[in-house]
Formats: sequence, structure tokens, C-alpha cells
Amino acid sequence: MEMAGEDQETEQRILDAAHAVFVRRGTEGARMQEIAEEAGVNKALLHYYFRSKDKLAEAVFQRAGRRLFPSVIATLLSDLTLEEKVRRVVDIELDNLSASPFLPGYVLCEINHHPERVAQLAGALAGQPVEGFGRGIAAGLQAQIDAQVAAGTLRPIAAEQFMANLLSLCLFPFAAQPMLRAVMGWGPEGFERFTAERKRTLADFFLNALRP
Amino acid sequence: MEMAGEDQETEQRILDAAHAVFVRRGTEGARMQEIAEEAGVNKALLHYYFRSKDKLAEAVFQRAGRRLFPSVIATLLSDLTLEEKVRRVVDIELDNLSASPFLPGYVLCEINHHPERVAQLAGALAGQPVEGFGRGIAAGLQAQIDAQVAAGTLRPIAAEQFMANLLSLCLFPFAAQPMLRAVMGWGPEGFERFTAERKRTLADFFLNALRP
DNA sequence: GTCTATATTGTGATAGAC
DNA sequence: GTCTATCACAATATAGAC
Repeated sequence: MEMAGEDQETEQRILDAAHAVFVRRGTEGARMQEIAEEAGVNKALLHYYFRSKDKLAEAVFQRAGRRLFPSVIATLLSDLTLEEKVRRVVDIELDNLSASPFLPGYVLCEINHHPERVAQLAGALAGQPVEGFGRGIAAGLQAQIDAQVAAGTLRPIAAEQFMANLLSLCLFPFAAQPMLRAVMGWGPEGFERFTAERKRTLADFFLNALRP
Repeated sequence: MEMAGEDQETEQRILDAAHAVFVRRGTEGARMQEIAEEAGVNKALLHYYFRSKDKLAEAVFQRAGRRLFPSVIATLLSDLTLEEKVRRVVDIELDNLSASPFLPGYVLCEINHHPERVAQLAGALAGQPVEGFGRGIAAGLQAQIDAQVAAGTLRPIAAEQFMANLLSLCLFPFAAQPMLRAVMGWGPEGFERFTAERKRTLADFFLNALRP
């Protein structure tokens, strides 16, 4: 039913613009007007494609979630060794986030004020209901951990703590980036140096913590 | 110039109410109406005491910051040993945050969308300009780290990474609490069990990571 | 200090031409 | 599909009585 072939491209432009504006203003602080300007289209078009601001916010959040989580999940569910998983997650996350440093802050804010959206998100990630999603990951990790502990090559740790620690160390500095910048008196290059150093040292820091 | 002696108490009630509403709705999502209801006063009174929503948000943020940061800063600046500092920060933060689990999420959101407020905040913390504030802390820590590294009792680490790691591990799980709840399929008691376990194990995890 | 009533602006959303 | 014009309401803020 489309004529110009512009429709999909326009929808993408709107999504990109909405993403940018939502990230910098927050979902509630964002204005449809600003999104329209950023996309180079009229306000009314946003409603044509996404009915309401809430629906648009939902779509943007889903897309952001699909960019932030799946690679970590896939890595943790893979059959790599624990050490390889840790190195891989750190590498992937720090690379991804260097490219979009404000994603964690946006996702955290959104989750805090709209926890109901997490359910639909996890569903979108693997077609699974969210309730037990992390549990499956934790169960697999725990088995791997227990095996290495029995072999004497790992300190005991609960899989939930393992995951929380790993994600904390990867995500938090980005989520708190503006605070770090201000408190440490960094310019833009300061945070980048910090992140580069982090790429070199974080996996070793984490693995050393688990050494028996 | 006050008559009823109610004024200070009312101002506090408004601050408390605003805090509660800002935390659960976010600054932009919060409505003056809801704050007034929560405080049990009229909308107009909020303007009488705080002129504008923005000023009110500023006041709430300052107060939250004064509750979140000073104890950590004081501990890191003290002359305790590194190990004592780590144990102390973990204990204090995890206890404080158990009592107000949504504070980190609120502060992170606010900082992301209003980075300019961090400046005034740090000023309020110690009467110092914010620019070099964290640098002083980092410098002191670095000296302590270098000494222990030279003595062969510590793995080398940059003080900035040290601080980032410590704060990440303490704060992130609270900031990401709604996500953890959903993904791990926890009820309210699930997160509390997780936090209790964390109080027991986090300091050791961190210290072990720095073992040479 | 606290309230009621009102002003004023901003903002999401729709109708309808092209 | 895209725009212009407009509606309807929500929300901050103020004026003024008590």
C-alpha cells in the first residue's frame, strides 16, 4: 500500500530522533516537537507512525534494550569457560558502550519509572516470559561455578552475585558518567582515557577476585 | 517574622513529600499537585516556599546528595588502611541504601538530565569547588595504593579505577533494582536476600581482586 | 501561612487539505 | 505520507481573600 518507498525510512528516522531526544531529556522531559525537529518532519507524523508518545517511548525502549542485553545474555548462556565469558562480556560491553555511552543511563531511568516495560522487553529478547529468564542464566552459571570450586580453581560465589558484580562493573561507570566527569574534573577526553584503561584492566580485576 | 511556628515543619513536610514523588516519578514526571497531596497541603504553598518546581527539584536533589555521598567521601579521605576503607564503605553504603533503595536510581537520573546540578552539589558537600574534588580523594588513595604495591601486598591499580569499581559494586544493584527484580523473577524478599548476601561477601570479593 | 480561584502557557493529540 | 491549523486539556504559576 506504500507509494513513495519513504515510509520505512521515515519511520527509522523518527525512531533515531526519538532515541536521541529521549536519551538526552529523559522520557518525560522529551517533547514531541523536539523529536519532530530532530527527525526533520512534522509533529503530526509522529502520531501517524506511533499513535502516541507513550507508544513511541515503548518502541524506543525496546530497541535500546535489544541493543544492550542480547550479546551479554548469549555470552553467558554459551558454553565458553567462565574466564572466557568474563573476558568476552567485558570486551563486548565496554566496546558497545563506548559507542553509545548514554545508553545505560537512559535504560536505567526508564526501568525505574516504567518497570512494567521490562516484561515486554525480555519477551522481545528471546521469546521467553521474563519471570524466570535470569534464573536460567544463573542456574547454568552456578553449575559452572560449582564445578570449578570443586576443582579448587575458583572461590565460591553465588551466581546472582557473579552476574550483579559483572554488570555493575561494566555498566555503572557509563550510567554515572556525568557525575564522574564533574567530580573528577574531566573533560570529554578524561572519560575516554578512563574507559580505555578500564578495557585493559577490568577483566583481570574481576577474575582475580574469584581466584581461590 | 513567623507566627504559628508551623512554617519550618511545613517546609520539611513539603521537602519530604517532594522527595518521595520525585523519586517515584522522576523529576520531569512529577506533578506539583501530587506533591501537594502527599504533603497534605495546597498546591500554592509549594510555590510560596520554593517559588518554582525547578527550585524545589534543586533543593530535593541537594538534600539527597548530602545523604548519599559525604559518608563515603569522609571514609575515603580518612587515614584508615585501604582494607578498612573498603570494608567501611561497603558496610555504610549497603546499610544506607537498604534503608532508601531508590536513592541511587533517582540521583543517577537527575545527574544524567541535569549535570549542571552536580557542581552546586559538590560545593554543598565540603565548601569546595567541584572541579578537583574527586582528584584530591584519588591522589590520597593512589599514594596509599602505591605504598602497598611497593610492599608487595597489593596488585597495582589506578585510584580512579579503584573508586569506580567500589562505587559500581555498591550502587549499581540498587540503581538497577527494578530490572534485577524482573529479570531474576524476584518478589520484594528476593532482592532483600540478595542484598543481605551481598553485605556478607562484597568486601571480600573486592579485596580479593586486589590481592597480588 | 494557607487557601480558592484564575491566568497563562505548553503539549499531546486530531481533523482535514494536499 | 506529509503538512497546516486547531482542539482540549494538563500543568506551572500567580492574585488575592482569609
